[in-house]
Amino acid sequence: MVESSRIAAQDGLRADARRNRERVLAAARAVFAEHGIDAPMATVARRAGVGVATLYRHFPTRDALVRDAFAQQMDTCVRALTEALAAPDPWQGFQQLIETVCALQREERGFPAAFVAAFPESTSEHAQSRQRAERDFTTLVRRAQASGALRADFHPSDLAVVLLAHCGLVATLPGDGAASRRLVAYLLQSFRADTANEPLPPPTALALRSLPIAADSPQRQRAPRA
Amino acid sequence: MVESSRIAAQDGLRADARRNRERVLAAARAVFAEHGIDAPMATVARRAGVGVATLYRHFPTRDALVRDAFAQQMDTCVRALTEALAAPDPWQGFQQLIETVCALQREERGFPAAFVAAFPESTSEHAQSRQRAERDFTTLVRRAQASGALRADFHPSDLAVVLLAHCGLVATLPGDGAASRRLVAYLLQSFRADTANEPLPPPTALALRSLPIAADSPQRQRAPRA
DNA sequence: GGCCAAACGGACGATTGCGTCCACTTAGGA
DNA sequence: TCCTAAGTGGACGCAATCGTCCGTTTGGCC
Repeated sequence: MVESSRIAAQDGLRADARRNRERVLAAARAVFAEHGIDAPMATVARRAGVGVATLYRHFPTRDALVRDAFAQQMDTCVRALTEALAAPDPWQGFQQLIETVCALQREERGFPAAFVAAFPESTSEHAQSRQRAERDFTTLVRRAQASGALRADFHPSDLAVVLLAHCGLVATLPGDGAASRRLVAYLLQSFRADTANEPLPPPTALALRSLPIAADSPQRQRAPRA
Repeated sequence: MVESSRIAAQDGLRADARRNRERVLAAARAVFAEHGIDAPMATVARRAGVGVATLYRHFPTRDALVRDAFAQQMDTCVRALTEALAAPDPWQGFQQLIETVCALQREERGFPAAFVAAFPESTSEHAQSRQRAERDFTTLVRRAQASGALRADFHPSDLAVVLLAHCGLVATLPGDGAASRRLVAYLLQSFRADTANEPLPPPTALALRSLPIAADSPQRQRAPRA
């Protein structure tokens, strides 16, 4: 679903338009990572070195920009699911899947918010691919449960629980990979049927009090329409 | 730290001022629950039936309003910690503490965001009480570990991991108690040294796709200053 | 009851972000 | 090289929110 430059070459856009489009996408990723996905469109445009009008011509709404900016990451998620299904050991696949998606959320700042925001996107195309993803994931869960590795009462919707919780964590503590890894480890451990205590990744160095970024900066709740 | 009406009676405020103050606090809780803590101040004022100026006179900044609006909830958290320390079984205390705080976050919409936002508040007074809370919690953890119920590699900073993750979850899925309960159950289970599989609370009825509220409405990342 | 400081409320100027309009530029085929 | 349609950029009008200023009201002491 990502337009590689090869595909883009066939999209009928003029060379400069294509160039600008890519610039805007790159700028959007950078700005969204830094200021959250509600950063002013003008900031993205400035960062890309183009005018606002150019930005709006390519991406009529903020959501369109966000979606396209993180299309690659979304694709990686989809691919991870496919690979998980293909894995010989379903539990391995399950574990890999969750770790991959969480790593993505952790590393690509701004992606978590985009991920959550994109959820209810009920575009015909997106709805379809999501439905397929849900079906595939359910299959994976069944297999992993049948193999005895995944606890029987794990419910496919628990994936949302994991991802949204993890999203929230990395949104609040951006850059704290340790915390994210710990959460994932704790959860994966809970999901195993035979819950032997496996060693955890090291805890974050941050104490409870030192959340330097969370407060004055990016994310907090947001009021849409008063 | 909460001004009960008794204490308020001695605060030298005129009767109408005191009344308005309480009205504003109540309105703030309601509005913040409904629209997030970034809801326009004017909305809070209107809901309270007072003018903006009155609101600003009592609470010069939005943060002051948020802090005071959720002071009661914060207190409950502190009390929960005290009770946890007093519990005969340290594991019980630990479990209770986490469940209480998460229940609070789950039930009082808007509180989670306030909770996170309040974290780095380095007010002299608040810093002190937080330090004390951290010390107490560490004590609780040590005791629970000594009793053999809490896994040895649990680190006090994991509390932040739990609370922030849970925050994120309930912020995205407000009103979904099931998801919140599941997360808490999964995590608590991971924290036990002897990880027997205990039954989980029922999963949420929501499938991955149906996040009716998350998208167009309240919370997503937010850009502060471009 | 009367007085006055405390409290009130809404209008207002400032700031910020959005998205469009239009005059100018340029890519690339003829 | 020239021509034209596609592309560009920034100025502009609109809307929302902020926080203050100031004329009016009212609680509560004398």
